[in-house]
Parts: sequence; C-alpha cells; structure tokens
Amino acid sequence: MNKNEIIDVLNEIADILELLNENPFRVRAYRNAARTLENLSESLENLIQEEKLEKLPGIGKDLSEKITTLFTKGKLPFFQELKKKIPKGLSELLEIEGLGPKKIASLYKKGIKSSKELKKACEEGKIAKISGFGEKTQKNILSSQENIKRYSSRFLYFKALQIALPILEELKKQKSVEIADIAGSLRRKKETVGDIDFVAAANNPKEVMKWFTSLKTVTKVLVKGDTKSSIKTTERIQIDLRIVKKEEYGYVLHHSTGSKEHNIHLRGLAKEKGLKISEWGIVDKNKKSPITKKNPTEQDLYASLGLKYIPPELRENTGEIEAARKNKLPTLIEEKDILGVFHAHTTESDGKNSLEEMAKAAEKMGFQYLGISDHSKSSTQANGLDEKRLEKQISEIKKLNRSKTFKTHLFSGIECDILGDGTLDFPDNILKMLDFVIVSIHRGFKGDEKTMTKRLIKAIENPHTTMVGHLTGRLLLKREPYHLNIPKVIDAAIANKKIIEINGQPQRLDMDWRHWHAASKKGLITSINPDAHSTDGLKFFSLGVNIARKGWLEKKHILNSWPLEKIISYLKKSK
DNA sequence: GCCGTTTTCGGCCCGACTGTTTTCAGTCG
Repeated sequence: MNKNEIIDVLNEIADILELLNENPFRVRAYRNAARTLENLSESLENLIQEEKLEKLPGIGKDLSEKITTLFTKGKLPFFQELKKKIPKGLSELLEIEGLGPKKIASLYKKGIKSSKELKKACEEGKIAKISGFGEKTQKNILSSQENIKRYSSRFLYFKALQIALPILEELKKQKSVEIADIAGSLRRKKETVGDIDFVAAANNPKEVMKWFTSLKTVTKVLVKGDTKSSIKTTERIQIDLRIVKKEEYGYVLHHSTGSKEHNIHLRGLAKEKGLKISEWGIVDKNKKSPITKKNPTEQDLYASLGLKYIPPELRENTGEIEAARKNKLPTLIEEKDILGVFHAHTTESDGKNSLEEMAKAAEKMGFQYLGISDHSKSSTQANGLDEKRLEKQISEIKKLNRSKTFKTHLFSGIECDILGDGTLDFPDNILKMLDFVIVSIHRGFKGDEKTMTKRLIKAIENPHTTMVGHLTGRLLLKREPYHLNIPKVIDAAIANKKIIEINGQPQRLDMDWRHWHAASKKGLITSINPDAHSTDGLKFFSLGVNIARKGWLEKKHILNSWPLEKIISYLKKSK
C-alpha cells in the first residue's frame, strides 16, 4: 500500500473511532499521524526500512507498527475488525454540516445508516421528530447534502485570492472598521483553500455584519452574529468574517490564521510556561490575570512566549516553533529579491505575446533578465519549435541583446520535452547553443514510479540540462501528479548540480513546498519561474515566491535572486 | 494513541454559535 492509501486508511480509522464515540484524543492521534505522513518529505519506504517511523512527530510504537503493516502487507486486521463495527455508509454522514458523532449515533439508533437513507427520512419529515433534532436541523441536513454534491471542491489559492481581495478592500472602507486582514489558509498561502477568512476590528460590528451578509454575491447566509458571520457566494466559496475589538485584534488574527496544528502546539508551549493562550489573549495562570498590552500584535504574542515572530507561511507545525525558540527561523525570500525570471513562452510556441512584448513587459517589471523557453518540437499540441525555428529565435534574441533595445537581458532557452526513454527532444549540438535548458514531461504520465523516476533522472543527468520544469506534472484540483520517487529525483538533481524549478502557475505550484525545507538543507537550489504564457503571466512568479516561503527558502536558495552577472557566469560554468 | 527538564500516568486548545433542551449539548473552527 502506498503513502496516500495509508493516509486514507488512517483518516478512515479516525472517522470510525469518532463514530464509535472513542476517546477524542485517540481519534486525533490517527488524524495527526495521517497529517505527518502527508507532510513527509522523505520516502516512506526508507523510513520504514531504517525503522525511523517512530521518530516522526505523532507516530509512536503502535502507529509505527500499523503503518508498517499497511505498507508491507497492504491490510491491517485492526482496521478490518473496526470496519465491521460500523455500516459502510455511516462515515459519510460526518461530512454533513451540523452532524457530529453524537447526532449520528442517535440517527443510527433510529435505523439510519447512510446519507441516502438520511435524505429520504428528511424528506419524509421523520428527522425533525427525533429528540435533539428539529425542523431546522432537518432542513439544514438536506441543504448540506445538496452543497456537498455541488460545492465539494476546494479552490486554487489564486482564485480564492481574487475573490478575497476586492471584498477586503470594501471591508476596510466600512466606516467603523479600523483594521482588517485576510486570515486562515489563504493568509498562510496554501496552494488550495477550502474557504476565505477575514478578521476585522470595528466598533460597530452589527453594521459591518449587515454589510457583509448582504454583499451582492451572497447566495446564502450560513451564520450571522455580532462577532462571526459566514456566507456562501456565487463562486460557491464560503467566506467567514470575525469582528472583534481593536484590543483583541492581534490575538484573533493569529488564532484565525492557524494552522490549527500550529496553534495547538503553541498553546501547549504556553501551558509549559504557566500561560494560557486563547483567541482573546494570554493569561498568566498563577496571577489569574491577563497579560495586557495595548493593541497587541502577533509579534507581541510570540514574544510573550519567548519566540521570534513566525511568518504565516511557516505556521504549519513543521518545526517552525522549535526554530523560533532557538532563533533559527529562516530569513525568507521576498518578492523584491527576485531580479529576473526564467521559463517564459512566446507566440513562437503557445504563448499569447511576442518575444518583444515579453521583453518589454519584463523590462517594465524591472527585471534584469528574462529567460525565454518555448516548447520543443515533440509538444506539437503547443506548436513546439523544431531545430530551424529555434536557431532563428536564438539569433533574434542575440540581436535584441546586442542592440540593447530593452534594459532586460534576454537568455535563450527551451522547455525541452523529456521523451519516453528519458532522452531529450533535441540533440546535443542544438542544446549547446542555448543559455539554459528546462526539461519537462508533457506526455506519457502513466508509467509506474520506477519508470518515471528513471526517466526523469536520465534527463537530469544530461549535461545540457539546467533545471527541471514542473516536477510532478500535477494540476491542482484536476490531475494527480504522476508516480515519482521525489526524494530520489532530488538527490539526483543535487548530485548533478541541477536546479528544480518552483513553477508559479496557479494550478501547478510544483515542486510542492513540503519538499523544499529538507531538499534545500541537502543543497538543492531552485529557480522561481512564472511559466508565463503571456505578459500578464510573468506575474505568476509571485505565487512561486509564496511556495518558496512555505518551503523555508532563503535568498541563497533561489537562482533568480542573483544579479545578471552572477547568472551569466553560473550558466556558462554549468555548461 | 502520543508524549515527557513538573515523565511512564494523566493530560491532550478553547470558546462562539446554533438549535432546541428553557439552561445547554453538540458542532465547528
């Protein structure tokens, strides 16, 4: 059984234990372990072979054994026994809003064992008559079931941001609003988000909530209160707004930013120090009095625990708290550190703008350099360049550089297809004419892990390769990554002194941030690439910066934070 | 089920909102 399947089993065990009304901490233990596996940057196989599973946070003797059994045998007697205790469809009821283990237990006692049966019973008005339920609950169950069907998907970070920003702007303009921010996973810049969270400080919350719940795009008001409201919009996304007093703002912003796991860890730390953190502030348990500070900030909150400020992107409980404690947090890369970009297409292949237009746009953005990389000939769907057209583009770029038409220096490159056998789409004599070569897989996604890994490593070992494009081929919320042993590929890249890009396309954001901390420690560097298909697309480098920040990366890890001269000499040397 | 410079037991984050139950349990984030 592979890692993802094991993660599913652990979560399913947690669901069943929850329905069985088990110790909630035991339930959480399974969920924590699943999450630890999700965020794993090393290969699970290695950890099991080297018997290091138990060293992972949240995985002890028992779970380490269970995971090992699942991995080697593909099944787990404990899980099989557990499944027998609960009818198959029952755990799907947990997805329905307003239903938790207790309510589901009462439903089960009345003979309801699946979402389908529940729907029927609601429609017949039977649910409202069960003690603890009522007309409203019955109605809410039905509408939640509808929503699950229609709204089940998550949202790309970029899409959610586009929805959130105009609302934030309006929110800040409301008369009684003093300060407002985006919170939640959107603030942490997760690649996909489930909802949008806002936090605001205002002295007339009623008025602001009235404005919020009557926004033009509202399709449903899910919750309306003076401190908290939730709406669903025409984009089918849920938006939450919390309003507090200015004095509480910093704490609530922190609380609402999460991640949940980060907050739990932080509260545990506070407890050790005799403090109690909640969204309302910090209380010294001995003195029984709140630690007061006028208009506290998140910085104040961390400082009161003896910690350096942790940027939202790092708050995933993957070691940031320990690092803050030891004053070992990274100095994260920032947008302004990016001096130029690689990986841009033109009308020559599948881009929307010409070479000149792209160069002009890069100049306008203040970039010192722009690396042009159209598709290679095998990407016929993208009008990939053959040898002849490529040579022509190379000489055009040379001409533009010589004439100094643009302040931005142009590098000529290619996004070269990695063929089925791992060889590249162009022979050496063509590749050596280029300043840089990005190698990417655009077809043949179906191979098994061993085949795909070998194929990619072969491409990495090609002496003309500069960097790997969109490593896993994933399209977020649309297409799964192809099977790949990522740690092995990372090791190969380091051994061959090659770069793995961070592709800033909203649906790619590939290689995933979860791998970067460990990979960079081993010596891997990246290039934050927009994979631009238009002048506008150049801006996607900023989404790549988000991912780099989530991956703990600093300036020294980022090729395109270097000035032009250093890049020129690096590219020459690496040939 | 995990975890440990208050350690091998006894904790494990904490409070708002909803609906129904009229004093609060359950759910949620």
